[in-house]
Amino acid sequence: MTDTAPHILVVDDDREIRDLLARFLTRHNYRVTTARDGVEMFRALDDWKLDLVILDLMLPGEDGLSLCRRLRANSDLPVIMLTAVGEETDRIIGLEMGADDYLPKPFNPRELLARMKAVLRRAQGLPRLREAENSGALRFAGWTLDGATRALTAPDGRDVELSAGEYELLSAFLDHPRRVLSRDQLLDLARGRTAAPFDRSIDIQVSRLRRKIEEDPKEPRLIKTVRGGGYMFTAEVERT
Amino acid sequence: MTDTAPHILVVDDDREIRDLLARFLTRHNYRVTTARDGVEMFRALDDWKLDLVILDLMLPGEDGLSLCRRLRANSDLPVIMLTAVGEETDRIIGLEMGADDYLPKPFNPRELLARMKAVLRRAQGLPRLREAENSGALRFAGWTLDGATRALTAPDGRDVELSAGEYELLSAFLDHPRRVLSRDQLLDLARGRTAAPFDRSIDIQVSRLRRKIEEDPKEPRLIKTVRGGGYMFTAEVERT
DNA sequence: CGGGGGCTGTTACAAAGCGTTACAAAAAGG
DNA sequence: CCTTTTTGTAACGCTTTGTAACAGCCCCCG
Repeated sequence: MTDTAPHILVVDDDREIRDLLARFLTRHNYRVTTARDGVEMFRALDDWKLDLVILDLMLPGEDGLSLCRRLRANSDLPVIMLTAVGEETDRIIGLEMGADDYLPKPFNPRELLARMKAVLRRAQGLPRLREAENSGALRFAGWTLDGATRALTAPDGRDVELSAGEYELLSAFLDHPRRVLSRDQLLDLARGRTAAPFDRSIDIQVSRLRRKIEEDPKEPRLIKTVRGGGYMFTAEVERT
Repeated sequence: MTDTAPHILVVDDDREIRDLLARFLTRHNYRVTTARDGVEMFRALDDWKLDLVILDLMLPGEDGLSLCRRLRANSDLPVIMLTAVGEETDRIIGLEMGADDYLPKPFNPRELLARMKAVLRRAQGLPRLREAENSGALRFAGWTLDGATRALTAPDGRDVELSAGEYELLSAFLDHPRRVLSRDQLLDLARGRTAAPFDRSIDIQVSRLRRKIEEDPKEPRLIKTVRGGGYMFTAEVERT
């Protein structure tokens, strides 16, 4: 699995963001290399066979837009731009910027994953559309979570309403079944933020999610509590 | 598709505008050449077989109006003039300027595309080539939005009336499908202005648009709300 | 075996975000 | 000008989400 995993290059001058993305993407089974500016970026391009570049708009020296253009000029490597919120953004978005996709900061990590998948799929010329939408469905223990419509269907066929947060949390679990996920990890995966001390928002979200998907919330079978560790999704997950 | 795409010449002394327009138009499948003044313009006219000239009014050396007249004198190449905001504009419009169309700066990019299409169609008499953006029609989820007539046709064939604002908003969504667009971005894309604090005009416009295009506005499937993020148009958009 | 002390589950409540209605202002079109 | 349409503001209520608080549970220790 690892040697077929797409190799992502993250170009950002903010060390914190580089690290965060590197950790996040590695967790999601991508290979990751980072660069802090255009020079390092082109060096990495020589050293590796890359699949996707995630490029910050604001960079020391040559800016991301210019780098994106140069990249585009001599390769068809897909590019996702990160744009800081603020003045320039609107205009750049209004007039296309030559990237395959863009994401305004601060972004939802799950959103980034979705865009990456879309861009990679497009770049590989693989069939999209219906197949892609279908492949967005996840099945577990008789339940079905449709990635396109965000609809959750119970084993008996009834639809269960999920709030956005509940959906993200459940998705995070389904992406990492049979693995203990700490509250920090879950918060990162589902919300893209880091936990403050005494932050128990995940506990509550878990509680609410259990109420909807567990037969007996008092004795959860799908989302187990790992005392001192976090939570673990125990069911088999199948992509259809 | 590239060798039948109309070839546009952008004449403006502002490098930023040249670049932005070049990227934007290229993105919309036009071929683009730029010039910064009359000299470069006539050189480009010799070098290429062009389809349309976008000409800034204010230029170093010979101004746009004069260039437009000379262009008109010895060719039937269509011209769209860009006029800076201000006092002169009205007079220039009042006087004949010889251009096929004009656009006051700052302009809405979509507006420019629309004018370009109109001018090109007029100049060619026939839609001899597939227009670069498309023939003006966008399809999504069974709906059709005709860019030329601004008519929106429902899947069942009935026409739905859209106000100008609703049309612009829908267009903005259709230009950026499957992307989370913040209220700021939408306001800029659809109205060309920036949001004031507590500005919720977009919410209302979205609500009104939903009432017209969503089967069940209570549970929107086309325009999704992204809490804390904005809105996202979720359907696949096809240019026909 | 009984009692802490730290974790966790849950409830109640408050804050924020969003949808919508009603109405006023503005624009468009006689 | 006056009417009609469109657009924006204000306001109300619902939903979602997070914080606080408390109750229960588990495990270790004496």
